[in-house]
Amino acid sequence: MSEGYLKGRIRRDDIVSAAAAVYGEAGYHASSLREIAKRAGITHAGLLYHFPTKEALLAAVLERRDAEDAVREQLNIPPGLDVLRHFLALAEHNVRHRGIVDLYSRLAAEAISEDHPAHAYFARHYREARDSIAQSFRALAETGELRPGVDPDLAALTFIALMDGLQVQWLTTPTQVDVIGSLRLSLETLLTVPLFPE
Amino acid sequence: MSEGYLKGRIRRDDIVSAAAAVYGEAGYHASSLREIAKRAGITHAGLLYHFPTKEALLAAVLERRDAEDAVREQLNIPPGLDVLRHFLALAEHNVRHRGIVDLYSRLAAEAISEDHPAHAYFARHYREARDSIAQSFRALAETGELRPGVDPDLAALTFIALMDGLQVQWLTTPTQVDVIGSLRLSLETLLTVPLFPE
DNA sequence: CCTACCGATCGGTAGG
DNA sequence: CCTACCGATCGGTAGG
Repeated sequence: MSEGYLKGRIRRDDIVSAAAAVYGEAGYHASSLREIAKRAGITHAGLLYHFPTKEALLAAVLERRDAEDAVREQLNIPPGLDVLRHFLALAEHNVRHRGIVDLYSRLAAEAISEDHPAHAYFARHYREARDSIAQSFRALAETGELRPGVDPDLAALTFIALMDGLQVQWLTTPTQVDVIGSLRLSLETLLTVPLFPE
Repeated sequence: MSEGYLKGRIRRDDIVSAAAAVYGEAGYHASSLREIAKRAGITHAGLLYHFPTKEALLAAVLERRDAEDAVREQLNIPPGLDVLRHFLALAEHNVRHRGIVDLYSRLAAEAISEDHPAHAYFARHYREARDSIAQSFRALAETGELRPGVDPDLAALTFIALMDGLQVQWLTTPTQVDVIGSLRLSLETLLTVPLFPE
């Protein structure tokens, strides 16, 4: 691998980081290649040398997010309480890294449109998140740790939707929203056992 | 009141309706005055005769939404189960009127920014919604209809955030999201009494 | 309310 | 990677 290739990869990483930051602040559509390029220290035409279109850059941002998530899920936690605790820890991490939440919340709302370049990404993301959580609720149902009569799929949808809704409200009025408290309340009312036994 | 004034009010209403529709499809920033004007049957310069800036038009859209909400809340339901049932009915209404949900979800995400013209509107909207629901949960706590140990304020935050999160996920993948089922599940796990006794 | 226009900004391309 | 440019589109204004 030549130095040129390495430099190119580093530069591409810088651009993707700058893009993620700008998307988080302004959303995808309102972001300009010129602003992203400026933060990466090049011209917007230079940026287009690395990423041929605005959409290709968005794809790269989402791909990196997926790669990071994959690393985190490499842990391969077995379905059950630990998965729920893991998502709670993720929420705690997010509250300390506003940029990630910003990017995600804005893109998710833009991607409602079927013709948005990130629409398929979010449709898949939601389905995978619901499936993952539902699997854990099903495991908990078998051991009697899920409240009787609660549908695991509906519980999974509820948990994911709650996380998303809390994020937007927290970003808008940070001091008035207790993200972790709400998630713990929701999980504890769905379960028959405490999340964190003393 | 002269015919000219009446015609002006009707025209303004048409423009606000067109704006609400376009905001719902594209968000506020991505919407153009030319597209809104075209749907209202005038030129974009003609639109600016009625609303001096793009922001003034957004303000008019939000004001009309508030006015409609005020009419609905004129009912003045006393805090308690009926308020929760009322919000559930509102959610059922929304699922049948996608445009309203679209407008709300997109604007809410854009308005995360403190400098967005609708930021203050949403900050107030969230606070009022939380206060209204919290009041009902407090009333239910006094009569033992709220699950013991559940904080009414946290329950209110949870319910509002869940509604918002469900809407975005439903708009993105409509066939896979049971909005009403999730809300009923959430309320029923928070309460000690059934929402709809048989 | 319209025609006609302005300056600014956008994504993308040519050519090096 | 840059300079220089293109056509398109934007919100807003002048003048009627």
